[in-house]
Amino acid sequence: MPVLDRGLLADDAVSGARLLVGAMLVRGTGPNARVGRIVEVEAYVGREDLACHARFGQTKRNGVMFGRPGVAYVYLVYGMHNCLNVVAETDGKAAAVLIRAVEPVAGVGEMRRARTDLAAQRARNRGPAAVVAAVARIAALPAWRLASGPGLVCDAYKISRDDDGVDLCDSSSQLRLETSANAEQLELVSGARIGIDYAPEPWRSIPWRVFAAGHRSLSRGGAA
DNA sequence: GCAAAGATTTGCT
DNA sequence: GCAAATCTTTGCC
Repeated sequence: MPVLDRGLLADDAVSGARLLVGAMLVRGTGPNARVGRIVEVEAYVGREDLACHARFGQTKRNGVMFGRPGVAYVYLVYGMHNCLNVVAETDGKAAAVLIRAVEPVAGVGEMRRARTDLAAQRARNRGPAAVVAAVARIAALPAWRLASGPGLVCDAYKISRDDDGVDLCDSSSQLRLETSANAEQLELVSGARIGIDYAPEPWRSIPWRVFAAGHRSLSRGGAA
């Protein structure tokens, strides 16, 4: 499938968010390519949005968010998990769409391997038994739960700060967005964003989270 | 310079 | 259901 049209992300981030649900997140090419359908996202819109990383202006971390749309903004949260965003709106405006959940479509083995590697690495401090338990836990997961959370998407696709600034609308990028033939089959619903209790109203409750109604691959807490 | 908190996930009580 | 893990960025002295 062709890469997503950058122009679809250039206007406002909430519209961009609605267009991203149903689109495909792809890493690599050929038989080992990882492909998944995006089923849950959140829009973060500019300096005025007091839940957005841009609320303190441009910094070293969020720099790409101020640049051209269609570029990846990847940051580390809680010291351990990466989160992938798609930059939206035009140059100079700081907006992005957080990819919260993906339904794996192809490359499931690669995703599970990546999840297993990272889970084993994290459990290493707690001893060999913990590593075995962590590996077994990932092995028991159904494919549709392999990327059902913002940190898990990055784990499954091995996305890290190294991917910050990658152009997701370039067909030559290893990590990119592609269109989907039947995206319109999803029933879109919106709700308040998750994990932003630090933000004051109205930002805390504004329904800028967009997701596929009733989808089994939604993030934890993402069903409502 | 230092203290605090975070767009999360996991494991244990 | 709650707290730990873990480290970068931000905010204040």
